[in-house]
Amino acid sequence: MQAYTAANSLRLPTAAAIVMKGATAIPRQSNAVAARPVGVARTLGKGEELFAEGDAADFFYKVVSGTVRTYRLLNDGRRQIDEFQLAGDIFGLEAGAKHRFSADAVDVATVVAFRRRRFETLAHDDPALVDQVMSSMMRSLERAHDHMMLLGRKTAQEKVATFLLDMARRVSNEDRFELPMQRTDIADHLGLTIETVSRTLTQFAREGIIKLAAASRSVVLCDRVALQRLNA
Amino acid sequence: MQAYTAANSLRLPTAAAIVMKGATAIPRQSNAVAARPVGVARTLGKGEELFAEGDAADFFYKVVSGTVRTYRLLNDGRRQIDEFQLAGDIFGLEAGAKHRFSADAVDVATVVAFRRRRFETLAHDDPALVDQVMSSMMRSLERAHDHMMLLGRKTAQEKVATFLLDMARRVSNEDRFELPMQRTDIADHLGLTIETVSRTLTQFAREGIIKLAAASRSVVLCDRVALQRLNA
DNA sequence: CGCAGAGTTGATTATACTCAAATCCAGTGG
DNA sequence: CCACTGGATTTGAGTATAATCAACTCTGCG
Repeated sequence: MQAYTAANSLRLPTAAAIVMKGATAIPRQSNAVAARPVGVARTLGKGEELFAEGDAADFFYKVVSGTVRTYRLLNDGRRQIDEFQLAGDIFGLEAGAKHRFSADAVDVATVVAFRRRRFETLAHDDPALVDQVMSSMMRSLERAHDHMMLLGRKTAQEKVATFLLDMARRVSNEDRFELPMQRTDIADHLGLTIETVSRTLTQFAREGIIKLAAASRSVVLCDRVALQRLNA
Repeated sequence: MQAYTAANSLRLPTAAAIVMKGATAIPRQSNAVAARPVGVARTLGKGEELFAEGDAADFFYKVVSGTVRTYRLLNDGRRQIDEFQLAGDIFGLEAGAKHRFSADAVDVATVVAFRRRRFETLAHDDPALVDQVMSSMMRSLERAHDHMMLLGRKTAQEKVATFLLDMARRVSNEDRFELPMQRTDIADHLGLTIETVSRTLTQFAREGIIKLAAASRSVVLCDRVALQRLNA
């Protein structure tokens, strides 16, 4: 709802077009948004909600910095985190009028809101762009399919291995990186409990596959081959 | 590959536009395809493959009759069925040049193949249509998110209950219906084993929540409230 | 009738969960 | 600088859910 008022103050004539172009041509670390200040950036505090399931979906978002989690809840509080949205990622586009999931900040994060427009209009303004929007959509679908495979058929070890490789690729593409989220979030993303995530990580560390720093948020991948093998 | 040669013989100038319109306006049981014979219908035998992961994605498909399963495999054979495609469902649209999953017929099924076109062209021909394509895409994404919740956080009972309600709605919207697929398929869709699926169904039957016919493929939902409660 | 594939049922086990406690760490304030 | 606090994480012990292994039954069909 705060998200809402903030978003309502935006005026963005071709915002969607710009963000989409940036997103498709240069998937991450795109500076299209920074180069053309088309929307008001909003900074979220740790855990602050951007929108909730059921809110009107008049806006969609692009992460500028930090990490946002998109998730669903069951009525008894069980949570499934669909995706972690990192810098450059676009999320919150909906088929209907309402958001189908909630979104909040894993830690301090900055996002830009874009007014949702009819794609019809978009298509008229820039037909080539529509291809890009579709591609973005379909990549998201692909990731969803990957994740269904993980959730439905992989073991705890395989889930964690896949997760580590994926995060390494997304946050830095190096062997050493910082996990932006805590164990609870990882657990709710992988369909595990926090204890199982912790145990699996410690086990990997004992086996020399990874190194965990004292703070436990920084990870070094020592044996990508072993992880890849578990990645199945 | 057989799918491939068959598909190559098609000539469909505005096929995509037509199927898409039908799909969005009348999601299922649409007769848009029947009304305008734009593509060659292909009938698949039980278990026959339409395309496999990695095949060129020059075509996408719409189910005319029967059921098609779309799935992925891990290298050791574990399978995750993403979706069961029923009459009227569209599947096989990809972001890239290749199919990201395999598709084969659960039982005898008929599909129509449509040549993939650049959405740019589509947008030029019929801008309003683009909205519909996007909507179709996003609904698919929504279902994927629902299913991630199911796979990651629901118990076996909840999974089966959700599945039964969903299938009832999709195949007939009545309390009595036939499951088009066998236990193995249900298991691979819900992230369970065949034994657990069987046991859960028997348990529901013992509790009077459902009735199973001798053939075990026909189901009667006796207590939707109980199922809905498990649906969480 | 016999066969094969599908489905069910039973016994046992393993993986991951639950409950519980200990430890670690960052931040705070004396 | 150091003790204290609360949240996050790890570790441990025991358990439960669903998996595994195996046998048996049912159904449809030649």
